[in-house]
Order: sequence, then structure tokens, then C-alpha cells
Amino acid sequence: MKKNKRCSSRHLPVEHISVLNHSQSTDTYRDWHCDTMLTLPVYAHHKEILQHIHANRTTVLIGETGSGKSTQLPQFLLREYRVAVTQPRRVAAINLATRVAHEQRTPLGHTVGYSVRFDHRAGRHTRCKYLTDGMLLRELLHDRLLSQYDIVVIDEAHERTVLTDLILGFLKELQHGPRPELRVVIMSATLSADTFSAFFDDCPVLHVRGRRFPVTQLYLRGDCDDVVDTAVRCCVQINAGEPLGDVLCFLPGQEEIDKAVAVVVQVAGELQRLGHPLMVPLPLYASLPPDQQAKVFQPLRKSLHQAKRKGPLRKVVFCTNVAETSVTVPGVRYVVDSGLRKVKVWRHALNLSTLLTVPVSQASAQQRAGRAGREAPGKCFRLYMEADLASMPQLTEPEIARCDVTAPLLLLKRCGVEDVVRWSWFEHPGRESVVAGLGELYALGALDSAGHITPLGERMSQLPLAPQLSAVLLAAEERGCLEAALDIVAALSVENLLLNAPPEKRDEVHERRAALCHHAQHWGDLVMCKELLDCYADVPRDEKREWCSELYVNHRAVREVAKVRGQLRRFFGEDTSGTDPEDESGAGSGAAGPAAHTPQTKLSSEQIPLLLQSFLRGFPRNVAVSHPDRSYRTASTGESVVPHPASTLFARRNCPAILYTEYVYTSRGYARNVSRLELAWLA
DNA sequence: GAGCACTGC
Repeated sequence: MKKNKRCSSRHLPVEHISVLNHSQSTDTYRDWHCDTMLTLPVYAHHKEILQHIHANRTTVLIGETGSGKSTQLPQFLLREYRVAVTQPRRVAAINLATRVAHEQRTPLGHTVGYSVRFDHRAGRHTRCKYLTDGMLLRELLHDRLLSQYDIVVIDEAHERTVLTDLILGFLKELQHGPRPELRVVIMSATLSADTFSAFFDDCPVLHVRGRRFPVTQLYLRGDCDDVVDTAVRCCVQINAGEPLGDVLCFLPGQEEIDKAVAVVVQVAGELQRLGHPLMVPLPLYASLPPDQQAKVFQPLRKSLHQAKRKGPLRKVVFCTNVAETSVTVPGVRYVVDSGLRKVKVWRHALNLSTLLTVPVSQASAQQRAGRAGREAPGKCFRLYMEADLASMPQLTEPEIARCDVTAPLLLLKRCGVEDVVRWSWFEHPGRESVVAGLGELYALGALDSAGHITPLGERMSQLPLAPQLSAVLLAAEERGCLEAALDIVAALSVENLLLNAPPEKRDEVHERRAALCHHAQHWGDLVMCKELLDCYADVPRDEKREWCSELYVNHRAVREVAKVRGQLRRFFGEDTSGTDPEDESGAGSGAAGPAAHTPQTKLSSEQIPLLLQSFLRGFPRNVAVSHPDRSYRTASTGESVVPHPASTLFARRNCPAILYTEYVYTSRGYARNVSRLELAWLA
């Protein structure tokens, strides 16, 4: 087979191979008794696939959903190679390692292991390690040559996370430099194969067909004015005319989802009386409280009241992009796709990001449709015209092209890359973006005027944080308010710590939080974060869950904050303030009483100015000064900015100046995580 | 008066 892109047209034929055929064959894998493995399509071609990997430094493997590539290929490889397999998400890495260890009939952590943040199961005998892409980058910091691996498999490469992109660049540099023998396998979905092949010197592309059911695509005949209205009508139509099976409806954001759920709630009863199945609408998005998210995965009848359990039911899940890659909703036969998503775009020139509703790519539309065919043949109803498909971008714009590259640049500098503009970027973020990022690193003190990494920058690059937050901690250490800063920074680095209460409970929740956080009324959101964590530490263990749910605080996230805090604390030396507020993993710690441990240091009012001045060091450009029209003007560009409605400082606009960790432009410019500043601090 | 999605020694 020639080593060029022509190969990509060659689909290795795949039909399911019976277990019997295989156990009769004489190949070396027949002693593996796991039936599921023997029937997976990748298995049928493992010899050919291995031949390619032997013969080529890099191989792109296109494996459709259900091809078994993520579990099977590493097993073929581990006999000869020490293998690393990267995943974009922690749960995936853990689940895959667990399954493969089981198929290998070895305890997890021996031959097969994993490594993700806060959780490692691997040892000296590990031949195959599943890790998150961020974790492989961390390993790269300590072992520039990745010498513990012979082969690196990048799974889900088509998702193109920033971290995956960076790994691809590093792997290419290694192959062209100190590790010419290093094998690389890129596993991806169909459409992006050629991009990967081109980057790795036109390496061969192999296709393995998966096991999927056919999905019929249907399109609108005309334009759609109102997505929510059209989506709901479509769901009602499916409910009236299609055989039973659940519906998954992709909408751009929370607002649309809440509206759609409300409309379906209104009409479902009436439609049931007309003889249709009862539609049960469920929302699904990331900032939804965990117990509500769980409903999507539970069987319907459990969660309904007695009276509604009679007659056929149909689950209708209204979701954001979460359901495209991160979670799989079982039982889905019908997909309704609005063709829209929300995307955050970083504007380096303005130091802000915008949240835009944009059409999805064709690859993404295909992925969404595929969600209907996982268990049986399905249908996908697209809320746009077939002609619109051609005008949609073929691939989703990779993250690196639209995000802040400060962190990647610091990583490159740390790895000794002098000329970051000319580094082997898998996709170049653009010269302006790189220049802006270097400027930011210089302002943070991570680089000197010659562009070399400073000792401060070295320390920043080791912290598992955005460079801005690392800078805050280093400044806080200097000012003697590290303990308090650790809590706040840990909280900021965790997503969805504070959940959004439904509109009718919003004011109540705001008041409950305000009652607990006295300093926050004056000083703002960062201080509130710390005060809430202090309160949480005082709540008896068996009441913590309820306390969280009353305040719409994400319990899982608070525990994550404790873990991050512990990790950060270790970086700064021995923890002298006592144990982490909630270390439940240590079952051996005898003192199990609710207040038996020393909580983190409580916030004192004298510390607040020092604390906020430390934040000023990490976010020197995120400052706005009070303006007569009750808004604020940014110190850098003079744009108008107001505190986000969720901020404690939204209603009290009497600060001389504010500092914020994020500036997002949606319907207007909103500052998020806002704190009061005194003008004297700005000099 | 409003909140796409992931991730790290």
C-alpha cells in the first residue's frame, strides 16, 4: 500500500465475524475469552492494522462508533509496545482502562492502568496506560522525551481540544528530533482524516467500519423563524406519528431549553387525552443540578406520579452540546437538531470573550444524527433545509483558533521553545493571538522583556491553573494571604460551583446567600466565594448536602474545590492549616465527627484588601472605573461594562472601581466574578 | 436582569 492520501479511499471491508470462526483460527489472540471483543470489527482487521503501524511511524485510524477501536487496538499493541492512550475526558479514560483490564483478565493498575487528575492506577508493570490529554502534557513536562512509551495513541482526535492539538505538535517535534522511532496512532472520525495525515507527512489512513444502525435524515421545507417553536412542533409531530422511542432535541442554550420544556409541559396532557403517548420533557445542560441531570438516565416510570403512569410514555430530552460528546442518553430513537450551538469566542484585542449562537458544522450535525442510531434504526429531524447543509462549515472550528492561548504559550516556553510563532502548531492560533498572549505573560511577570521564561514563570507553569490564577497565588504568598487565596482560586478553577436557581426561587436564593456572606455585600463575588466555603466547612457532615441544595451550591463541585485546594496547597509546601475540609477518601482517619478536623483559615476583614490586591496582580487589565451613568469603563479600552446580574455587586454600583476575572459580551458587556477596588490600589 | 462544552503535578 502506498504511503499517501490515496489510501484514505480504501475502506477495509468489515462484517461481523463470528466467535466460532475466530476460536478455530490459530492466531495468537484466541486465548482471549471475551466474546464481545472477538466480534468487534477492529478485531477482524487487527493483523492489517498492526502491519501498518509496524511499517509507518504514524498511522491515522478512522474508526466509526462501535468499531471497538478504543478498547481493542491498545490490546493488540501492548504485546510489543508500551502504550499511552489519551482521552479528552477523565471518565472516559477511567472507564476504558477498567474495561480493558477486565478483558485482559488482570487487575486494574497492573498491565492496564490509567492516570487522570486526582486519580492514578498504574505501576511498573503497566504496558498500556489510558490518560487524559492534559495528563500526558504534564508527563511531558517532566520527561521531555516521553521515554516510558513506545507508542502514543490519540483517541477522539477530531474533537480537537487545545490540549490534543498541543500534544500533536509535541509528538511531531519528537519524531523529527530525539525520538524518530516513536510510534503515533491518531484515532478520529471520518471527516478530519486528511488534516491529520497531512500534518504527519502524509501518513496512511485506515478505515474501520463500525456497528451502527441506519439513521434517516429529514429536513424542513422552508426557513425556521423560531427554533423553540419549531423544535417543539417537531417533537409533537414525532410523538403523534412515530413508533415509541425517546427523543433527543439539540438546542443552543439553557434559555431555549427551559422555554421548550415549559411549552411541552403545557401541551402534553391535552395531547395524551387525544390518544397520543404522554410526552415527558426533560432538560439537560451542564449547569443543571446533578439530581436533575440524573433523571435523563433513569427509566421514566419511576420518576412520575402514580396518575401519569398509565398509557405509553415518551421521554423528550432537550439538551445542549453536552449530549453530542460527553454523555450518551439511552433509548433515543429520534433526534431533533436545531443545527445551532453556542460558542465562546475570545477577542484578544479587546481582552473579552463573546458568546455567539452559530450554526454547527456538518461533522457535528452528523455526530448529532448518529445519536439516534445507537440501539436501533432511527430518524433525525433537522430544523433547516437540506440546501443549508452545504453552507455549513465542514468541520467545527478548533478551539485553539478562538481561545486565549496564554496557557499554551507558557507551556511551550517552559518546554524550551524559543520561537513560539514558528513552533509546529497543529493549527496556528494566529500571529496576533500569539503576540497578545506573550504580552499577557510579560505583564504577569512570567516572561522577561527578551521573551525568556522567568523564575516566576517557571513556578507558574507548574501550577495546574490558568497563568492568571497562578500569578494571583504567587502574589498572595508574598502578601501573606495565601490560605484565603487558595480557596478562591480553587473555586474559580471549578466549573459550575454556583448553580442557577429557577426564576421563581432566584431572589430567595440570593437572599439566603447574602445572609451568610457579610463581607461580600461590600467587597463582591470573590469574597462571597470564600465566605460560602467557610460556612460549608462549619455545616455538620450529614447536613452538607441539604445545605448545598438550599443555596444552589453544587455539592460535587465543592468537593472538587477541596481536592484542587489540596493539590495547590501541596505545591506551596506542607499543609499547616489542618486537613482538607472534606477528605472522605481517607476512610482510615479515625476522627469522623463533623467538626473533628481543622477547617481552612477563616477570612478576616483585614485580609480582604491584601487578597484583592493579589488578584489585581493576576488580572491587571481586568479593571474598570466607575462612570456617572452607573456603568463602569474598562481601564484599558474604555468599553462600557456592568457587573453580571448574578453578581453580588449587580445592584450596588457604588464602587470606585471594580476588578473582574472574566468579561463576556452577550446582550452587552458583562463582568463576571466582580470585586470592589479602591482607587488607591490602582496606582 | 442572565448562564456553550471540556480539562491539568
